[in-house]
Amino acid sequence: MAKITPRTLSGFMELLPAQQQQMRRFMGTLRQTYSLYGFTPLDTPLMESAEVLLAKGGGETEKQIYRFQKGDSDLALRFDLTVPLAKYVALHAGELSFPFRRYQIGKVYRGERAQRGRFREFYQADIDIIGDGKLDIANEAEIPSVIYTTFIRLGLERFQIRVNNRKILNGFYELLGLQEQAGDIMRTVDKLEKIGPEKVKTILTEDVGISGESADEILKFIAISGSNAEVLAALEGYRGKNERFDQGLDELATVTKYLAAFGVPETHFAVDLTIARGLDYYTGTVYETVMLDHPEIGSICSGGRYDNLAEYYTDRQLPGVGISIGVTRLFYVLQEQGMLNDNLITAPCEVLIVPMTDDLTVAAETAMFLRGCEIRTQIYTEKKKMKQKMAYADKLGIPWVAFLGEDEIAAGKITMKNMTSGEQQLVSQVEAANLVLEDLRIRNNGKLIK
RNA sequence: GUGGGUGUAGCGUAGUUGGUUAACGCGUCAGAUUGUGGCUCUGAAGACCGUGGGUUCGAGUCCCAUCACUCACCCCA
Repeated sequence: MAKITPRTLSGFMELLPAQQQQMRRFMGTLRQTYSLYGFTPLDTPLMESAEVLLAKGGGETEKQIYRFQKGDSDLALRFDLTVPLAKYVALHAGELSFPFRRYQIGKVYRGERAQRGRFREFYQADIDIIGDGKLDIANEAEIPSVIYTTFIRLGLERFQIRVNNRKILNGFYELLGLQEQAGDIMRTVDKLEKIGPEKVKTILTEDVGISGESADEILKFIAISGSNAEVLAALEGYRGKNERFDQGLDELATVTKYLAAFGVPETHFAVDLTIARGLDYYTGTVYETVMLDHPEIGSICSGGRYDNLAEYYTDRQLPGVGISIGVTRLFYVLQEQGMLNDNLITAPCEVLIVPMTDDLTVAAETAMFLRGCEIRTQIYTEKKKMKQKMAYADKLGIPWVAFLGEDEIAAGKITMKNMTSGEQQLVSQVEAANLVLEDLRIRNNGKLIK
């Protein structure tokens, strides 16, 4: 019979068991850190009515969203976790307590061409804080702290959180009389690091169509750099000319002011006037995080402040601030760069019980005893040769093998073999459990990332 | 969506100006070692060379088409 070639669609990541273990640990760290900051877990459907997901209409979302019919239903797969959150909050606003702090880790779908580090199906790990009517600026200052703590806990060290404020940008472009072209300008300026100032100027003057003078003003503005204090001081020079700009500057100063108290060292934080992430809905502070050694893969975490999250669903004013970590992208890059710690336990269990008798009663009882001690255990039930059973434990990286042959059963004991050292000893069930637990304490102490 | 590149065992690769049995490494399986894995050695299996057509005495190699993958742009996690 002709077989269908098994294949996985481009842009969809599939992991082998050992990698999946690392991914699970990865996400566990995210959950723990997010909840440490008082965010509550949320899950929403992968699929929603197309009308709901496309409420905003137009733009890239419409082009890239997976949309299909089932019967009379017009359905779509979620494109991000923010729009479903908006729907959720609008729908349940009456039952939620504000400020509403939620985290969500889930898959999202984008029908675009896949590329290195760019997927069609990928996990995002979002946090958002939604206010009812108003939301204090302090929330925007706490976000970099969450990002910092999360990455540090993952084991990453060489990263930088970059922050900007859309009001500063919009105010500045208003000053130049370029509010109409603000979107195009920001998108171009965002490429500064990648293509350099000359090309930026070329695009601004030739494609966007602004004057050389204005372009020079813009280049001069975005060239402002240095320590946070220096950048803020330079920005003060523009104060008093545009109300929106001044407001943005105040906000940026406030966010920067709280950094130290929130434990974010200045080495990992930079005010950067070129970033403008997520042009669609951000209205104030914007964040972007890059890995310093791998700038080519772009942002691995970005977000910002939006003034009205759910305007397409409700009249209620729901401002918020949030970020999204591109989990799949981050994991992919770490794996590709060999930065994941391979020494961590990725085995499916701690003990493989190898019975050497036909009757499995003692093996089953022993497995249940170990499981009762919170030791992950499986029994090798297949009637294979001894070496194949051992090879199984070896390949999966299972650290302990428990032999149960006639001699052991007669003595009421187990032969425990440590697969790392090769040593083995005849012990009781309780002693066996203690051996494994003690070993586990030592081995499990590593970091996720090298 | 626009423009490049690449398709050879499960994976990674080699394959000369077209020339006769398509090579190598890793992995897999078996044996050396029938209550003991890794290391070593010996051996084996595994490829309609992406697919279809064309040029030629002869195509993995050249041409066309097609599909798949991939990179860049757009946009973005």
